[in-house]
Amino acid sequence: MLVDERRSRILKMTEEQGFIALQTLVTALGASESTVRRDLESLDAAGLIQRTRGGASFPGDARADFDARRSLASVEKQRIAQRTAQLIHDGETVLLDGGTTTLEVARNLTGRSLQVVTNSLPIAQLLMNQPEIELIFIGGFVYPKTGVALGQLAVESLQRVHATRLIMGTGGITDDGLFNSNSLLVETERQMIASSDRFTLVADSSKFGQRALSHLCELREVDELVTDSGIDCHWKQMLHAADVSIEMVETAATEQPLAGQ
Amino acid sequence: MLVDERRSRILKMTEEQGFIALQTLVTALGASESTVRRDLESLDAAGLIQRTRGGASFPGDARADFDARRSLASVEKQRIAQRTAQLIHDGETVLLDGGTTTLEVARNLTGRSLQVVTNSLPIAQLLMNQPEIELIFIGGFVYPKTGVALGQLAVESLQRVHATRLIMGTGGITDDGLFNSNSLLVETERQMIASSDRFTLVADSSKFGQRALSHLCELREVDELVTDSGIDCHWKQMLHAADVSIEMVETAATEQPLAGQ
DNA sequence: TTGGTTTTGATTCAAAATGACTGAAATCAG
DNA sequence: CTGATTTCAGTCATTTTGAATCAAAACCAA
Repeated sequence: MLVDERRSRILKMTEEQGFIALQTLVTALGASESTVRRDLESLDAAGLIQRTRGGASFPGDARADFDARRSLASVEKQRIAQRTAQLIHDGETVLLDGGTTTLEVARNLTGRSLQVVTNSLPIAQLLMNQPEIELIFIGGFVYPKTGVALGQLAVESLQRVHATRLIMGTGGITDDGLFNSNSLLVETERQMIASSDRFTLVADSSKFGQRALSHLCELREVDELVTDSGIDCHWKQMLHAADVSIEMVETAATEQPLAGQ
Repeated sequence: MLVDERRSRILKMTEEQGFIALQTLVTALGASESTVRRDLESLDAAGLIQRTRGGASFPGDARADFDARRSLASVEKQRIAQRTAQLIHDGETVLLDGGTTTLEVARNLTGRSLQVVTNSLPIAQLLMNQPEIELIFIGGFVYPKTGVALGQLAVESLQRVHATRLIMGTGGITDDGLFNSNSLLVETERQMIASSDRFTLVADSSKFGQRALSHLCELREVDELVTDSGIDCHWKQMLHAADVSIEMVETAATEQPLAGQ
């Protein structure tokens, strides 16, 4: 059997069943375990499936979203979130996109006096009972995996609001700009950028060089980036050229040797 | 069974039932006690559940009063909610207003194949990961105590949707019609009525004769009422005159003497 | 054919997950 | 209050899974 045929069959089976065990694939395809592993590795790198222990899942499946939810925010993410929260002034109107990093930012906004606009159910849930925060939710079709509202209704709602600052994460950053995995999401995020004065991007260093399905925007649309110090020199130059101001937090790697803290 | 699937199932069961015993999970999942403990530990660390002695329950502030309110949901409310859920056909587009009774209705819709439109964060949270339910959230200013979206943005969003059925609670019912305590809420609810084909009101018998701050609508705008048998004869006549069809569930009072159940 | 590359499958070792067991702590019954 | 029971955290051996390595097979071009 040819490589491409085998891989497309894996893809098809994963899409149909949402989740598939490695051993099942070995039997179904008649290939060795090593080969199937390599196929999964390749498909995962291409972003077409999501590898999990013991098999693979389809990115759109409900059972798969679990990984994303489970993943504890890394130390970098938390640091980035803290710094980002510090950049926000009391009284601002902040537009918060969905995502794990922005959720961390929201955690750091509790007790602050702000107006928050968001399309993320988890963030709304978190901030809904904060007495000092006036919360406006952007409605729309709720994407099951992440709990963010998308689509036409979301875009139209966003057209009616205006924020002084947008906090957004991203799937990947390359020379060509920002990327995200979902085209519906990208459409909504474009309107977010249009509805805000200042665009603050939050992205840990692992996002650089990553490319995802849909192109979101050019790099120069970003006003400000909060990232960790693991970022490569090449990207610093590129960001500088695109007129993006950089806020950098120490990575765990550079700080751990310093103290017991 | 694989790790993610197991944890995902734990999460689902906890979400649906509010609280779940460790032993129940051991039996349901066919895993060892140690494994389930580790799963609970991991999920707790991620903030997705809250461990308690003997099992796990929902995390978060909002969830907590959620559960508290749920436990307060009287037997009547639960019966009314069950019956209301039975009235809804698969494939319908249901508009669900906020409130404790409608939240109970939402609990009874899990696993159904429906399109649900709501402006209530607790309901959205509950239904967001139901694979068979397509969820549309109506955005707006989020009212802190109850987590419902209100105001101009909500009204405009509602103008853009259309539902075959509206499920709504109320603060009080008198000869003059329906009432609610919040005028922003009433404004939004009026648009809900306008955007739906059929108006199903859910209200236990204690609501009759109660009058609240803001007048919502006339009685004859209601198509269908689900209530308990504690309702007075006077009101039955009035509802009949207003052309409201009545679905009645047995109250605890009339049923308790029957059996040990 | 020959020499080189790519793909595949088997093997090996490390990491992770699991289940059974232990003693400690919390809870309950009397 | 005391003893019994339940629940829990930690340890350890076993099993499963995954990454790396290496040799064989298939493929390709000359």
